[in-house]
Amino acid sequence: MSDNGNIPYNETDLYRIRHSAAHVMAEAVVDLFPEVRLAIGPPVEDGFYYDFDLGKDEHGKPRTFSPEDMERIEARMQELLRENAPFEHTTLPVDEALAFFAGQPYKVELIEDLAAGKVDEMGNPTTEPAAEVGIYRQRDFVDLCRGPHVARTRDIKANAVKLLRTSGAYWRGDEKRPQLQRIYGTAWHNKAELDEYLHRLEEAKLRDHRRLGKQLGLFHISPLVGSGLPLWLPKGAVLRETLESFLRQAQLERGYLPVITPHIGNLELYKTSGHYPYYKDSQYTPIKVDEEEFMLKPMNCPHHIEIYRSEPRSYRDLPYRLAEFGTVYRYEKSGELTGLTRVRGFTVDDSHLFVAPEQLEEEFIAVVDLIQYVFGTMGFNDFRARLGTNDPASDKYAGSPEMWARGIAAIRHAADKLGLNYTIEEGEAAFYGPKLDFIFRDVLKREWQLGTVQVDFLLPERFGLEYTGEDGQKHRPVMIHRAPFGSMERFVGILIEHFNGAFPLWLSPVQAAVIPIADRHVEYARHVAAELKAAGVRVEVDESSERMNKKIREAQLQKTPYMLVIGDKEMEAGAVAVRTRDNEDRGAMPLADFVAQLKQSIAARSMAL
RNA sequence: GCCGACGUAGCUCAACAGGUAGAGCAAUGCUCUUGUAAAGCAUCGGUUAUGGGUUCAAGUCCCAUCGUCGGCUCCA
Repeated sequence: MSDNGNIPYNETDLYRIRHSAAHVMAEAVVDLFPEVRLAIGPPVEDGFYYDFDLGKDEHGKPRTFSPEDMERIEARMQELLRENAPFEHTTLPVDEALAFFAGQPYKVELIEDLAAGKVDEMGNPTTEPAAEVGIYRQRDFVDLCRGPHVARTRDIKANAVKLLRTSGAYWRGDEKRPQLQRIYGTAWHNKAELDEYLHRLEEAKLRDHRRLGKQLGLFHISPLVGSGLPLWLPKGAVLRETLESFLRQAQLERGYLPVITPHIGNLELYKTSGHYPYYKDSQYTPIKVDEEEFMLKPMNCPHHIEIYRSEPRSYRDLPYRLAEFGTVYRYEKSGELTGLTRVRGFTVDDSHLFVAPEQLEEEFIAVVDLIQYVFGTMGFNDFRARLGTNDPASDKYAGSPEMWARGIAAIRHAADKLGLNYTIEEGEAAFYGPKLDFIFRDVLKREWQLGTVQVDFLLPERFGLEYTGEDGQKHRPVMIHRAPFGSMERFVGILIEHFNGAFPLWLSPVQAAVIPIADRHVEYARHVAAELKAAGVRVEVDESSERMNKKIREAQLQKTPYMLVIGDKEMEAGAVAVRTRDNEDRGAMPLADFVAQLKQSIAARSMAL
C-alpha cells in the first residue's frame, strides 16, 4: 500500500517509516542478543522484516526466537522508539566498511557484492561497482543501508508498530544457504491505521476459503486421502461444474474441439516434450508397468500434441484448437500446500492451439478476448497483464534465443494491438516459451495470477509437428497454450474469498431456499420447488420442524441468494414471499413471475440479485 | 523439505501449578405449528491426532510420526 497511488512505494513516508522501524527492531534485538549477526531488513508490502542469525544452540541447531523473546523485543523496541534518536547518514569507503563490519559475515558479503558491482543489497543486479557504501546510525546501532529513513526515531509512532510473526528464511532466499530467523512487523503512520490494518487481517481470515469451504460444504481435505488432494463436496462440485460448462460453451462457440486424455503417460512422452528434466523436482516417481515407466501427468500439452500428430494435418485444419479440463499432478513440498489454492492434483482448463505462423497474432488476440470475456462475466474488473520473459542467464529455459525473441515479439505485437497495459517481468516465462499472465486483484486488493497465454515454438519442433501448406510443402505450426481460469481448484478458492462465499446467483450452489412456515405449507413449498427445478433453478426446501426464523438464518448463513417464505397467504395466492440474502424483503409475488424473473437473471449471469 | 506455533466430540472452544474430560452449536427423539437472522425438553456423541516414554497418576511433561496454521523456497 502506498500513501498515494501516484508515488512509487519506495518514495513514500510509509516506506521510510517501515525501513526505519526495521532498523530499530534490529537495534532492540542486538540489545537483547548481543551476539546476533545481522542479515537484511527491508520494508515489504504492509510492513517490514529483518533477518537474524542467532548462532547455534547446545545441540548444534540454529537458535530461534521464542514467543517470549518476541514480547521482550517488542517492548524494547517501543522504548527505543520513544527515546527519539536521530538517524544519521554517512558513507564509508569499501575497505573501511569491510573493517567496520568484520564481525558481521552477512554484511561483509553484501559489501563485497556491492564493491564487485554484482548485486545490490536486495539482490538486484547492478552494473556499477561501488567505491563506498551507505551507512545509517541511530544511537549505537550502525547498519549498512541505502536508506532512506525518517529523521528521528520518534517519527515512527510507537503505538503504530507491531511485531507480527517469526519464521525461518534462507539467506538470500537460497535453500542451500543458512536459514536465518526472520521477524515480521508492521508499521503505519498512526494507531488508527495500524488498527485498520489489523482489522483487515481479521477480515481476510473470516473470508478464508478454507473456513468458508467447510462452512458452505464446498470441499473437504482428508488426511487419509492425502494432503493437497481436495475432495469436492456436492455443493462445491455444482459450483465447479457450472464454471466448467460456462467455459465449455464459450469454447464451443469459438471453434475449440473438446478432447479427453488419460491421467498418466509414458515417461518417453515427457522426455520427448522436455518436461521431464524441467519438472523433475515437481513430479512424482514414475510407476513401473511391465517394462515401461509411466508418469502421473504434470501437464496436458504432450497428450494434446499426440492428438495433433495422430493424422497428417493440412493448413485447412488450422487453427486446430484442442480443449480439455485436464487434471495434472505435481509434487509440492508439504509446507507449501494450502486449501484449494495450492494442491498436488488440480484441473487445468487447458487448451492447445496449433496455428500457422501467420495466424498466431489473430489467434492470440482471440484468446485474450476470451479471457477478458471470462473475467468480465465473473465480475473481475481489476486485473493487469504481465509479460513473462526468459532470463537469459538461467538454464531453466529451453530453445534458441531466436525462438524466444519471436515469441516475445508476437505477444508484444498482439498486446499492443489490443491496447493492453502490461508489465514485463524477466524470469516469469514457461520453460518452453514466453507468456502473458492475467493478474487479478480481489476485493481485499490481493493479487492472484489467473489466466495465462503462452506462445510456444519449441514443442512443435521437439515433436516434429507439421502441416501441409497451400503450397504443398511441409510447414511447422506454432502452439499457443492457454488457461483462462488457470486451475479449477485455485480459481474456485479465489472466487470463494473474493465473493466471501456469496457467489453470484448463476454460480450459487443453491439459488433459492423454500421456507414453509408451518407443516401445512410443506406441500405447496414442494410444488414451488418443483416449478423452479423445472425452470433449471437449483432449489432446496427446508422441511425441518424449526421456526421460520431459524430457517431464514440457516439459508442466510449459507449465503443462499433467495429465500422464499411460504405461509397461508402465499399458498392461497399461488405466490412466494421473496427475501434476498442482502436482507431485502421484497414481499409476495406470483410464483410464475418469480420463476420467470429468476430464470432470466440466471441466464444473464447477472451480478445483482 | 526447512523454521516456528498448534492438534480435546461433526463445528467453535473449556479443563488451576500432572489427579482420571466439560459447554454451546450440530445430530437424533418428543412437544410447540410458528410470518423475515437461533422455540423448549430429552438423548447420543471423545482410548484428548497416532505410537512410544517419564510418573503411583498424563489432555497436561519428554521423544518420534502424521496433520494443520504462519513464514522461507517453489508454483496453476
